[in-house]
Amino acid sequence: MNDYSFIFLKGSKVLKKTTKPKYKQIIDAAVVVIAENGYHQSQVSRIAKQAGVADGTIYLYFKNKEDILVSLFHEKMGEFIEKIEAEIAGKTSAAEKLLTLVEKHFELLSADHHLAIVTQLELRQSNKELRHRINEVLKGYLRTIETIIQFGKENGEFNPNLDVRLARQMIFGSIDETATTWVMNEQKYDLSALAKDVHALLVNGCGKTRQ
Amino acid sequence: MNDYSFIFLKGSKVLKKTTKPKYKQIIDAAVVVIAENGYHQSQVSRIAKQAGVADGTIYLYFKNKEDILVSLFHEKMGEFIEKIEAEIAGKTSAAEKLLTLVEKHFELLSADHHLAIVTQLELRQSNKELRHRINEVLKGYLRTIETIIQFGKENGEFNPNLDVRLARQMIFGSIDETATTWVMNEQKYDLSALAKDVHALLVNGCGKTRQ
Amino acid sequence: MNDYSFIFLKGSKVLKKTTKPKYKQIIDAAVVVIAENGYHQSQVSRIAKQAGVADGTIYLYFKNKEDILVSLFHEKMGEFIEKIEAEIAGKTSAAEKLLTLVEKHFELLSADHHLAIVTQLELRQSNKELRHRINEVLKGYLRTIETIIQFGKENGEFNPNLDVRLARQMIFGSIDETATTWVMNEQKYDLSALAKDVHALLVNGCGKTRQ
Amino acid sequence: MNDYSFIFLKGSKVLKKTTKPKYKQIIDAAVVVIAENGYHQSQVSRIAKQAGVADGTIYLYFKNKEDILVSLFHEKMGEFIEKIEAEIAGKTSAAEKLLTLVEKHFELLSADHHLAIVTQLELRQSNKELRHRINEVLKGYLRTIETIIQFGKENGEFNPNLDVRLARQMIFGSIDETATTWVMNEQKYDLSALAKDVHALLVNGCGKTRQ
DNA sequence: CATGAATGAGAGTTCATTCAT
DNA sequence: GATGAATGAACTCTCATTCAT
Repeated sequence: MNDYSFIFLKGSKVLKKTTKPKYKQIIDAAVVVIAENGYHQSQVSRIAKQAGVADGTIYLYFKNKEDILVSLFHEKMGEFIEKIEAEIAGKTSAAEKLLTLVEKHFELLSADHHLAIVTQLELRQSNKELRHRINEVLKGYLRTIETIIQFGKENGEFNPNLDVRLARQMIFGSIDETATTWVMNEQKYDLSALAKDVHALLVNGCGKTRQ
Repeated sequence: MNDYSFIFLKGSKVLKKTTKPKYKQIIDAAVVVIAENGYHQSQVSRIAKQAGVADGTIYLYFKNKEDILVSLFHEKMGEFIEKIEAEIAGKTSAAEKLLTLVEKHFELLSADHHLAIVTQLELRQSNKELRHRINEVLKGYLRTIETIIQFGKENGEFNPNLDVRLARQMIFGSIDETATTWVMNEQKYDLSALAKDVHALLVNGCGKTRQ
Repeated sequence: MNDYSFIFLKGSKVLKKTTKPKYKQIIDAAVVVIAENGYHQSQVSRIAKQAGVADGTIYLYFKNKEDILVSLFHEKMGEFIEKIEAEIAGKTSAAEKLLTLVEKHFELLSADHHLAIVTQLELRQSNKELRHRINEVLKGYLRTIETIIQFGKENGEFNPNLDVRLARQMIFGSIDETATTWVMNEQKYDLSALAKDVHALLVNGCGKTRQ
Repeated sequence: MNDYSFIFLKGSKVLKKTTKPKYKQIIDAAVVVIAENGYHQSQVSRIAKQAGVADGTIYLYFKNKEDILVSLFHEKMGEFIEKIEAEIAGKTSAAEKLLTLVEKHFELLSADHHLAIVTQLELRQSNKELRHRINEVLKGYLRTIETIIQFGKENGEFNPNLDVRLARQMIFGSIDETATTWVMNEQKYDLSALAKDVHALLVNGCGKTRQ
């Protein structure tokens, strides 16, 4: 699990080689510790231990404990959005873009069970101020969704009278609720398999009303 | 606001008269304190003070602090479901039932700003175990939603192939996300006014796919 | 040493009787702990233990650790000044008043070795802000000295051109330096025995210059 | 202010030239940092930064943090005593010697505001053991004062029955208290101007008792 | 039933010092 | 000699819960 540090002998010299910079090392450790022990049982010293550094070292890279969490979300959400946007760019219809988004969203969560627990459950235990900071990060993702909706409205795929904000809340709310339910059920079933059906509901919802 | 305790003079005697049993008194106090100070600033002593009782008295009515929160949710959610089900019963179509549910849901949150903050934001800061217990309470509501969906499938209003669970997640997720966004925006706009549009998205989503 | 709490059996009941209020109990414990371990080795938990209370109890009576120290000084210095002023009041000449002050000052320090260490050495290790607060308390004593000087100037005992402030600094500085030297020498000699000679130096210093 | 390090260009090379040995550089930095930030805010890293060296470098010149302080006092007090003794040597009477000492003492403190703060206030916050070591350094100065008193006793200027130790405590205590009061009043008035009057009080105090 | 003083376990953060480079 | 990233021990204060009255 601690894939970030090796001790090996070369001739008569002991080398300690760290493949990841400590910053990432600590964030990855935080994901594991928070996922396994819960937000409130994740003492700084525990994260430090998991990261294989001293307690004090944490404070060379993060202002305080809360800063670890915001950074964690920033870092991971950043990758998240990046990957999703890259995939979406290649799709031509709003429906396809949305399908890609849902599929990728579920796929990325499925790929990292620890991260799934942290983002769907543990990070929401933070206080109001921290949650506002996390929401700032989230905004990038919400804008991506709104861009798809707008695109769909303009090319005639979606109802032209759609309230973009409400539609975005439906889309994100549905995806998020589905993911949270999956995590609370201990990820027992295949989340990715639900993508198509969830997508159908969403596209249907955004589509033109039948007369 | 503190409608549960009166101090008044009668002759030369000071009487303290409590109209509600202490149990409800404490729960109402908890809603106010948590809404105004946030989950983590809501010490038992603060709730006791707001309720006008001694710290120790809390423990005559609740097992521990967590029990106040679960009871709070139980109590309030109970009323919530009761009121909504009463209204729904009178409606004949699934679409109408769903509209009533969304309208009532938004209306009840709008009517009690403190409760809205507590259920949408503060209670989610609780730990995993507490959240599981809160989810137990929530299940009654989720079942109500599923009953409507099933009804719609059976009477031909909704797509007969609808995955009830996924549809429920879309419906609850959309309503919840809309409510949370409204609370995080400090309840600045009229939530109830959104009910119709949200309902349209949901019904559309559950409806028969256009060929 | 812990003369403040008794446990005794009466019939079949265990009574815990506290003769001093906890506030004083804690202050007295602080004097002992600080004197014996030094200011920086006097953790709150150590003071609590010495006082026979729980750590948390300290915070029912004091805002924080610093508050213990200021309160300690306030309390003890208050008694100090009170006792000295009571004795001085009965004296008719400035020289007598000053002798009483020096004698009493040395006597009170000699009577409480722990307090002597705390006031002469340990309390001076506090930071600038705390020292300013302590100085506020000290001002009462300094004013008492200035009142004696003024009295002596007016009744012709002292040089009428005396700068009251400088004379006060000489008097307090001499007394304080003598006491500090005595404490730093581990109180090995009789401080009170020096009172007469110190007094002679001071009165001589304040007296009319010989032509 | 940072007169100890120059950065200048010579040809195309950047040279860092240090005119003082690092030892003095660090001590001077410590005086500035302690005076400006207070004893407890003067972390080793801060002193290193002010001195323009790495944290680790400090430990090439000083055993530990405490050693910086003792060395600081040693160094500065050494100069102090040297200068004062040089001036005193030229004076013929005890009174004149004492006047020179007081004048010079006040003058030297006035000339270096940072040093004044450090010696009168900040260094006293050190713990008992450090203060004992500082006192060792101070002894040289106290002996100088005692020598003057002895001289005065022997040549008939002072009371032949004078207790040298007590007289020294009065003299040092008065000077020190006057200086400390001046520093605590933020050096707002002219300390040197007080030398004559303080001296008069001291000489008067040591002088022969009037009939 | 009701009180509220007392409890005491628990954790984030700082900073003097080290040592591999 | 010089560096500065890393270390890890140490300590104040909070607050849910108890229990004698």
